[in-house]
Amino acid sequence: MAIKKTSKEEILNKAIMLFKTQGFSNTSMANIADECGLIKGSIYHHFKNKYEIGLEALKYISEYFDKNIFSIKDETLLTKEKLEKIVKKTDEYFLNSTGGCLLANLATEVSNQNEEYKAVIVKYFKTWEECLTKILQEKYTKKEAQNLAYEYICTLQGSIIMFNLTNDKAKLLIVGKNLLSKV
Amino acid sequence: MAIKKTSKEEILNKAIMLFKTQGFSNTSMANIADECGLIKGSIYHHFKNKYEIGLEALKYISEYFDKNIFSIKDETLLTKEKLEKIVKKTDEYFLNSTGGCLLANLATEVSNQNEEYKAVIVKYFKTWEECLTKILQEKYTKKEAQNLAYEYICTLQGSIIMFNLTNDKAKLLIVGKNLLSKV
Amino acid sequence: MAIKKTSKEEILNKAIMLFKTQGFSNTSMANIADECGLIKGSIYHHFKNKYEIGLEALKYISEYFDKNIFSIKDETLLTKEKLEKIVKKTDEYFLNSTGGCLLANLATEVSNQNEEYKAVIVKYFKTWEECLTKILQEKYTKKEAQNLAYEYICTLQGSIIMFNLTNDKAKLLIVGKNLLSKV
Amino acid sequence: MAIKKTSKEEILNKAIMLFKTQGFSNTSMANIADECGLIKGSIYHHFKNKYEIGLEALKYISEYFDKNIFSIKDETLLTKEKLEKIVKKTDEYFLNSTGGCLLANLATEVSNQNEEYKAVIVKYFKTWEECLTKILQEKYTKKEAQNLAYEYICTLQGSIIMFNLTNDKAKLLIVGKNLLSKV
DNA sequence: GATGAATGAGCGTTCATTCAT
DNA sequence: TATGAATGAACGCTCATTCAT
Repeated sequence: MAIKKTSKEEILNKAIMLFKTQGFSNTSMANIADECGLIKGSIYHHFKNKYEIGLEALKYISEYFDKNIFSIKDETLLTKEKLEKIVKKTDEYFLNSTGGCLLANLATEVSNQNEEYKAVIVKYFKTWEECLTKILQEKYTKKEAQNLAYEYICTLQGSIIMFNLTNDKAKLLIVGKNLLSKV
Repeated sequence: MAIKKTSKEEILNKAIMLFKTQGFSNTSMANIADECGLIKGSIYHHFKNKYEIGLEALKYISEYFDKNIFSIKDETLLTKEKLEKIVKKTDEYFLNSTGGCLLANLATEVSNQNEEYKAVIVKYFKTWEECLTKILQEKYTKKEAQNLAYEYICTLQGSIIMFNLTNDKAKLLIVGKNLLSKV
Repeated sequence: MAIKKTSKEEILNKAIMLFKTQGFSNTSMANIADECGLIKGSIYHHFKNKYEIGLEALKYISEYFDKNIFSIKDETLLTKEKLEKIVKKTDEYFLNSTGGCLLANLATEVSNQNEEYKAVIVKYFKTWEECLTKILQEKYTKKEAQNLAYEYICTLQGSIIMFNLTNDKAKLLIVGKNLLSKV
Repeated sequence: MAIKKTSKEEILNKAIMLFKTQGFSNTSMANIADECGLIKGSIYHHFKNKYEIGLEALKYISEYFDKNIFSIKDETLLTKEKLEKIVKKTDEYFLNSTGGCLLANLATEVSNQNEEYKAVIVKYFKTWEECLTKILQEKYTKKEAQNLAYEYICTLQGSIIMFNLTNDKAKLLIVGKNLLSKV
């Protein structure tokens, strides 16, 4: 069981890497199979089709953020500590992830044409915003907290695009520092 | 059978629209031709290949910003007036442009694999930053001006992604208002 | 009149050169037009279609041999002198003609599928054989003369193929020398 | 729908037949596939591209001659016996091979533009010449042997072109008989 | 005559997907 | 599960050809 699950997860991780660096449409089943040391037909033992790989990739990342980052909001820590922890983990994730944020990428590449993808992406950003809002509400009004949260996410997403072009890590880290300076 | 004249710019605009809403790789020559009322082979009368359409699309938008928006920095207006004019024109552009910012989209979709595309995109964002920096320097130190300019662009780009998902115009406009509140 | 005729002949000569160096199927109307400094549509003012260019090319060369080489058989010269003149002109033609003998090339490339082309080619070789036979009959029996003529043509054609591969002029010239040594 | 196993050699043989009778450029992947009862995309399971089919076709024939004909030079037979055996097998090959000699055909059709093809073709003819030279040296000086070998190959190649036009088997066989009469 | 824009068919190639082994 | 052979559709692109200007 454990082995099989790892196998599927391995394919998913390779696919995610390719989707982020080459784009979703620009990544073929053969590309994914190559990366996994398989032939393309074999991928279909793990996933129904390419569409499903894309969907599971989005969910996989979304769940990663839920479990490892957004959940921090419920830990028993000081406001600043929670925010620091979240910012640190978020920065780590995007600094080590060539090709940017898959959910943002697919938001522009395919979500216009696909409601199921779009739903996962919209929920991901909403959950993110709610997570930060909840913490910031400890120091700000709800409205203020929402605005700060939303602004942070937007700025970070824009910065990720720039990071992808320039590879300037310091500039990416500023976004989190700015948020932390507000609590 | 009926022969009708199609201008190069016409094709380019249709292509840009498709690239933004469907992604570059996901848009076929047949898609572009359909949109223009041509068959796909006819496109090659105007462009050498798909790659060139992509490149000219990026340059076309980049030049639009150069001529119509970034040039405002050199007009003889008050600091605030220049910034207002720029913000207004920028907001107008992105509010009426389904699918977001093509240069940001291609930055993630294909620029990893293509230096010529990447160069145009990098230059576009750099020129944008320099434009805003020049104006903000009238009220801030160079360093401060650069930071404000860069932050604005990042936040706007992130907001464009969100706008594309939610269609909430008000939230997009906030980014410009925030910038204006600083002069 | 004279100018127009030259124009058509010019296209034909460029086409022949391309057919010989690139093959007939591998040469496009655009290739021919490029070589003539025209756009491809313009070729159709001179020739009905590509097929006709091929046919006229074959006829053009065939007529060149008729007028300039095969006609020598009827001149009032000694046997050896006639043969020397023919060999000299034949060698000159093929030494200065990259890509070999168009009629032989098309014999293998397209004549299996095209009776009209094939007819011109068959007639060309037959006329050539008859020309040499007529001269050689002055010294040999008809049967012997025919054999010598046929063998010379075959050997020369094979040598042209080799010349095209090795560019060794001396080896090409041997074929004619051998023939001349027999009278 | 029905899946049937097609061997690589099967495809190669069909391709060779088409290349010889229609020319290389004039033979499409769809032609080859049709002949094999496949659709054109399926060919790519066996060959990387059309270029590779051409190359492997040339090598396949070249190796056939190496193994079955040129190797006879090393058998322990009388000079005349070896030559007879070679001539017999060579004649058999070309009598039953519509469309002539693929290596000679591609020598004129594409080798001007392709060094890799050209190398295989040049080597084929060189090996052939060396094979005959080795045997003829048993009765002639090296120089004489080379000349006889080269002349035989050229004459045979020219005769193959003529055979393709006239289908006169007797005339093709004369070339070998002439060679044999010299030992 | 030449041009430029168009066409429909076909090119070589790759796509996602299927399925017997 | 993995493989290898296949499929039909689509890809980007080029073909020979037409025709209004």
